[in-house]
Amino acid sequence: MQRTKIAALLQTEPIGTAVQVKGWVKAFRNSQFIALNDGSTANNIQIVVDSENTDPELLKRIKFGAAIGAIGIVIESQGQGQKIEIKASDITIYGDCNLEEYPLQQKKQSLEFLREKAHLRFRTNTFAAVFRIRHALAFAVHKFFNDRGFFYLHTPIITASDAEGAGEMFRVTTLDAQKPPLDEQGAVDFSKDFFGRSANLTVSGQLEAELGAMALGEVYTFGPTFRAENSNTTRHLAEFWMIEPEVAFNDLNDNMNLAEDMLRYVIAYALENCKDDLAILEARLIEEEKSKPQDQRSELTLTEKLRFVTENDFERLTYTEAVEILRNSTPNKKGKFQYPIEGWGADLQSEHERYLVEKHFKKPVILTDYPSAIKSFYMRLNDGTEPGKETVRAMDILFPGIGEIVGGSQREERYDVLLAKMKAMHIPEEELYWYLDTRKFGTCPHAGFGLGFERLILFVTGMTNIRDVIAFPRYPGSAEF
RNA sequence: GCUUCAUUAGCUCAGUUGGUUAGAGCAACGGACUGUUAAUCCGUAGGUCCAAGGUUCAAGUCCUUGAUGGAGCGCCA
Repeated sequence: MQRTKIAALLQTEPIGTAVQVKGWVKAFRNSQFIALNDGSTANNIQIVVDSENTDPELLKRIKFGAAIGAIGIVIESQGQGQKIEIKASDITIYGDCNLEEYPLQQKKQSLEFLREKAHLRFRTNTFAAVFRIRHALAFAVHKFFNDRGFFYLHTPIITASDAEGAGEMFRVTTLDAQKPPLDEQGAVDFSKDFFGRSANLTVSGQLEAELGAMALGEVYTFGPTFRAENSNTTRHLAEFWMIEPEVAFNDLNDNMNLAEDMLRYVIAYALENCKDDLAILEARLIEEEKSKPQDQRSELTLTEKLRFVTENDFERLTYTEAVEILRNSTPNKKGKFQYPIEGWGADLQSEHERYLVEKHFKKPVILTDYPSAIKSFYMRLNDGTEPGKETVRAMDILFPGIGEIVGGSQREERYDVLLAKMKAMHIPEEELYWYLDTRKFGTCPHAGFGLGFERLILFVTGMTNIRDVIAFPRYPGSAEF
């Protein structure tokens, strides 16, 4: 008999038909009722066992965590709490679960504990929900871009360029770590390395995506990204997934519209397609909030928060306007900021971003036109700014509880301006000749952004630590599993 | 990397001013139970108090160093 997945069973409710289901035991109550889950949905199917006519030795093996199969007739449930159940005629044990050793328990366990058991945490309701939502969001991202005529471009994971300035990189090498070949100066001779030069894991696919956009028009990347920063926070990983669209002929405004549309689309997709999983996470959050003092509880539930984002425009303002708001803000005047707003030019700290998003506007915020000095070399210089107050066509999207979820810009398409900027910022232009070539041959205005996929998942799931929304997180001191 | 808090049973945590034999709830294990919903009820067992060193007549409790974990900050997505 063909196995029926529980998701399909609960949807079609084929009362009266014989089915076979396979999954893992979530609970076995009263030596009679098995709650079975196969991962296809957050919901369980109830298997009713005729315990009087079942081998007691087999009954003993039906334990929390065990993998079993059941064959039986689907009937209308005679109890409360579920519409249908399966009256079992046959039970098969595929894998026993020794509860004296099994770390998971049939009760709430802390996220910190489960983080140390990442190989098993998929089996909890919370993590199964998170990873089903992660899938749905990834699918929605591809669907969003595909439906708009974008091409998915696979940019390299190994890059030879160390000139991008996007952070510390992981070296990729086949040289002997004990006795690497040395050059005349006694330095490691990377010309003897696998690629004939030093190589690293990518920190961004943007520069390569720009090359693709200059012919394909609209491209996006979606792949793993690596940063060897010693970052120890709830929103940084050494290995994370990033989505980077790049669009020819788009300006900063088009870029903001694209990012906002995309975020709203994928969140709406999750609201529509992940109701059961979101319900689990929402209930979890409500439970968690109960232990917090009244003033720290959020005003909105998880789904209300998501719906709010899909239904309201993001607030758009310039860096300069933001600095004015912050300068005149109550916390700044009362000296509550650890980093007081002195004047124009400094980068905003987390506390400032949080004030704007969570207190002042209470919605996602897009900040644009940052000082040139604090942003990357490839961002387009604004025309007509005062000397010393140059700004670039950058945009950062800030989300409540997460901070920067998107960072992007209109790119500097003018060869001379770009070259001058690279020289000023000590970017080796010889190494990036291929990037400069796009500005030499048929250059055009274009724009793009990077979306941190795990940060998006954080927002949608209401989880608060980024290590809980990727299956096997990599961060300083940790690469288990 | 910096700041800060923590580490006691499988899990979550209590442990008073340093003082006799370190506790609870849940989980586990044994039993009961034919309509349960984190089932319930009765019973049993379970400890390198993170590690090393120190102070003291006496350390789970105080001090030093380290490890691990959480939160915040920096770097950013």
